[in-house]
Amino acid sequence: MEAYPTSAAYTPCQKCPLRRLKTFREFEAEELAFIGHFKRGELSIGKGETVLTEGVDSVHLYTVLAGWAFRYKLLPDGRRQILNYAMPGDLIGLQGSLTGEMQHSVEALSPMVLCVFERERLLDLYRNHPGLAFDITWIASREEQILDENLLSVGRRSAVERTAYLLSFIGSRARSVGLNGEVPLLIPITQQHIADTLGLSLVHTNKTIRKLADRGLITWRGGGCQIRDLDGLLAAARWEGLSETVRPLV
Amino acid sequence: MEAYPTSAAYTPCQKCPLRRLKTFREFEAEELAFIGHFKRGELSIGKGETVLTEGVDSVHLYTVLAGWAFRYKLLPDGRRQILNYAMPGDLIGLQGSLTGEMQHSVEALSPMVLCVFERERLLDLYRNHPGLAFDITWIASREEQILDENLLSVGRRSAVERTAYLLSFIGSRARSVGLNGEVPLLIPITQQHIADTLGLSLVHTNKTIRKLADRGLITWRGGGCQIRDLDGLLAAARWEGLSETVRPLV
DNA sequence: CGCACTTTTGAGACACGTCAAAACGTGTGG
DNA sequence: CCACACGTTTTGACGTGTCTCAAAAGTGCG
Repeated sequence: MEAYPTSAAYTPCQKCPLRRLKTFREFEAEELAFIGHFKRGELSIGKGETVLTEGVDSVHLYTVLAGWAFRYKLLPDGRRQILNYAMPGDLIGLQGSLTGEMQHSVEALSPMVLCVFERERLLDLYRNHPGLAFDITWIASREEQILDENLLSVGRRSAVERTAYLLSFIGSRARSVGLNGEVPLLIPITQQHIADTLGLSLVHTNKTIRKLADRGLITWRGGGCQIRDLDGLLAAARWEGLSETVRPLV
Repeated sequence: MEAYPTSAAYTPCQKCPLRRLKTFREFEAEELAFIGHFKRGELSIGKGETVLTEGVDSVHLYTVLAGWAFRYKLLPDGRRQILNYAMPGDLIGLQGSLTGEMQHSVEALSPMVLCVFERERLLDLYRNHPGLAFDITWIASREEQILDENLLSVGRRSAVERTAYLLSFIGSRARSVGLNGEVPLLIPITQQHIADTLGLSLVHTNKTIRKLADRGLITWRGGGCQIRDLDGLLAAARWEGLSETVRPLV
């Protein structure tokens, strides 16, 4: 089991290890101070636990400090659609903070540590730090772009293309936040998660994954997936890959 | 042909007919003045014309004053995925204003009139009007919610459910912005648009639409679709319908 | 009045779904 | 340290929803 920070070891924003990554833009001291003030604490949760629940009016929003999660929606009869994944540096629960009650749920894929923010203070942020407010909008807009691409995938790509797209997408994102501890990185998801992300059945997902594995693009092993040939996956997905943009970390 | 405002008849924000709708929140005089200042002009374009193009770095963003449009992405081989529709009161091109170049294209479904804003001034808005800045984020977040639901549809609903969902969704939105000129409202799309929104083939879309029409839920006539039984559609979609929230109009 | 775009229909193919059961892994408790 | 139990992955057989191809019938516009 990988060692995750615990809530005992509180991480001050100024010393947040994520900020050292080159994907994240430099923040001014004043901005950092404000965010430090905005942060109410840390929350550790276990694999499989629920972070946010659809229909509930959440008072908090979170930034992932460590671990993986996924956002999803359910149909009344239980069919599940996974909308996106969250990993270190990602903001969770913004929708609820704006609109009121959550329109989706979030569940941990691994043990996680979350920075906790209070919805109430979001207004302060908008009033006193236009730059950060702009960042929040930027983040919402990025999520939208991701969803656009997902929709394109599920709507118009074949099963092989979809799967290649999803795995290369997640792999690229993970790489950008330095999740290279084990090389190659192990993505902690089951084939059922992939099926529910791509709108496929579990059985067909399994057969599709096998094709990719036979081509040497990935390896599936207990507890998740490893990417062996990112360029091969990108080609199989007909996708040009993630653009390298510097982004904000709130 | 319906009468659309022309660019000759410039609409001052204070007298914008859309603001009279109860869906939109009341704006303060000062906010209205700022938006009036933010607005650079109006643009009229014809049916089938392109508003924004993927890959291009647009200097403007727009609010729809009249007419319909759709957002879409293309795969290299031409497969198209429609992501969402835009109608009066909707903001277009925010993504490009934040991230840089557009990640999707927008095309008019009917003649349109657009309010034109300059990207540059968006920063002023964030600096001087936190309330409006919050509104912009709110709008981005709403778009995200719509995409979530679309993804759920395309990924997990059957062809009949998907189609019922899409039509009831568009119909509800249109109703909320008072598009009742012709009762019942004519939604100006082709079956190809529906197919490309739902990830279905044209032929199968046609057969699915026929089923809904045979059940008396909708009527298809030259130039678009009319909704005859919204509740019936909602039930067929297994969808609880659009929540009635007051929203901002920028 | 004719061209171009839509909608409709039919037939046949296949990608993907469902059902069912076996094989595999892994953490737990005895 | 073994053995059971549960979650996950794999396999096979078979059904079907949706796709593709192709062509006809409408519809609207210049």
